[in-house]
Amino acid sequence: MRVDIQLIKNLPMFAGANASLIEDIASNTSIKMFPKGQELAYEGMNSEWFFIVLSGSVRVYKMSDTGKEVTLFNIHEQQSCILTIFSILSQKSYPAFASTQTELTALMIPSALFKKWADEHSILRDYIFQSLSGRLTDILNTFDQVIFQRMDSRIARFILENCENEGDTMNITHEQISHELGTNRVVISRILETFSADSAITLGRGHITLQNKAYLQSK
Amino acid sequence: MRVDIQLIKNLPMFAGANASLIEDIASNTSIKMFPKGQELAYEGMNSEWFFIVLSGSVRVYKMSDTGKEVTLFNIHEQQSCILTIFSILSQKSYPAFASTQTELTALMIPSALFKKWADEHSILRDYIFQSLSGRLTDILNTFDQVIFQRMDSRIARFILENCENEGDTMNITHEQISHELGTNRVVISRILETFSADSAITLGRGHITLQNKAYLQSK
DNA sequence: AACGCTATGTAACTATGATACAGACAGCCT
DNA sequence: AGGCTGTCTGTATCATAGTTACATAGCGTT
Repeated sequence: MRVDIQLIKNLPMFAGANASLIEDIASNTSIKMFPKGQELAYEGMNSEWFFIVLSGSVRVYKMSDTGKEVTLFNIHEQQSCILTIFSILSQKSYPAFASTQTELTALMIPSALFKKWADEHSILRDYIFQSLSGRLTDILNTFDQVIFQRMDSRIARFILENCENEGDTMNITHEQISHELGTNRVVISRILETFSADSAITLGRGHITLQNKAYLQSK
Repeated sequence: MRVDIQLIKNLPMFAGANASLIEDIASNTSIKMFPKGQELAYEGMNSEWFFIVLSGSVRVYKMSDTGKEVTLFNIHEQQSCILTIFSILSQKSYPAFASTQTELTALMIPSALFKKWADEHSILRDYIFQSLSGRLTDILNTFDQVIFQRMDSRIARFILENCENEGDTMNITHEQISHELGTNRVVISRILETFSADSAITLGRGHITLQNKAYLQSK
């Protein structure tokens, strides 16, 4: 049940923590694994746990009552969730949905303890502000994209974020892309079709291969 | 140059502050007035000042390079700006635009001092988290609206937020509404026209009068 | 009344969203 | 192999929203 001290020390959030805090953390937290596709949080939920991702990633998204989704941001290794922090520190319910994108390992901290530590240790608060700031930037960037960019540019950008070089392939369905970008699957298929017709990508069931990087960059 | 102690004490942000902090604030801040329509912040700016609105209001919005705008949130009396706080505490540039919506009076605090006080006084940090949380909720709500709601519902809601009762009139142009909601002026005119055709509102140059509240609520 | 500025109306076209359904592919079973 | 099943993709059609351009109307000033 006791978590390895070295693991705690290596987390950026606790990098500057003193020995007694590290000790405290090690003896009051646990490590938990979740399968891929597991829902970790839903809109309106009370956050009982604060978590830091050790391996894998989490997708945080908004969803309408009709099932339409948009990704707000992703949480990667060593990161935690801005919305969970808010939810815990201001005692409000969680304002979105969160699911594992891969199998996930996470350090779990009971929220009451996390709140206590955040109150007592400025090191933690500093880190929280830094982290919050990064996530808020993500949200605002998403906002920018959604409101100001054309769908073809957004899709082009999305492909480029996932395929470094020409010839690289990403494994994803049109429907998954539509959930990332907050639109309809048909819209994605339609635009990918035009990219494909221009030989910028090749399409296959469940995967996309980048062929012409410059073409997508110019979108 | 010295700010009235009672004024400081009455601000929610400093409600729990001890006498020495209040004294410190009073002798190191100033009150400034801005005309209506004054730009207070722009994207990429470094925030030299933290401010708390004493009277009037500020609109915080995103703007694309083509001039399209969307309001993120408004700052009212006794409130401050979440983005400015982030900008100061995490030493990043301001990520949006902010302009006065009315003539404005604000308490101005040099950002270095604000950062120092926030570091030293947990009372301030508590308030900041509460306040941040509220603003983040605003941003996420805006996000929800923009992505999931039809434009006619959003316009209907906007009118209802500004006109309490049937017969009430709001003074605003179609273009201003389009900037609030992040769309095109023509789209607003088109939908207002249909509302007007259904006798839910009456239109005039620069103003809208609510006629049928139930109609708009059903949108 | 004439002018100029701003607000609003209208039209035509493109982009995006929604729904429905058809066809194609992969994995699996027999 | 052949056929079954669930998922993914393609296509069509229609509704809503965004863009551009230009016309008209209101209102204050001279």
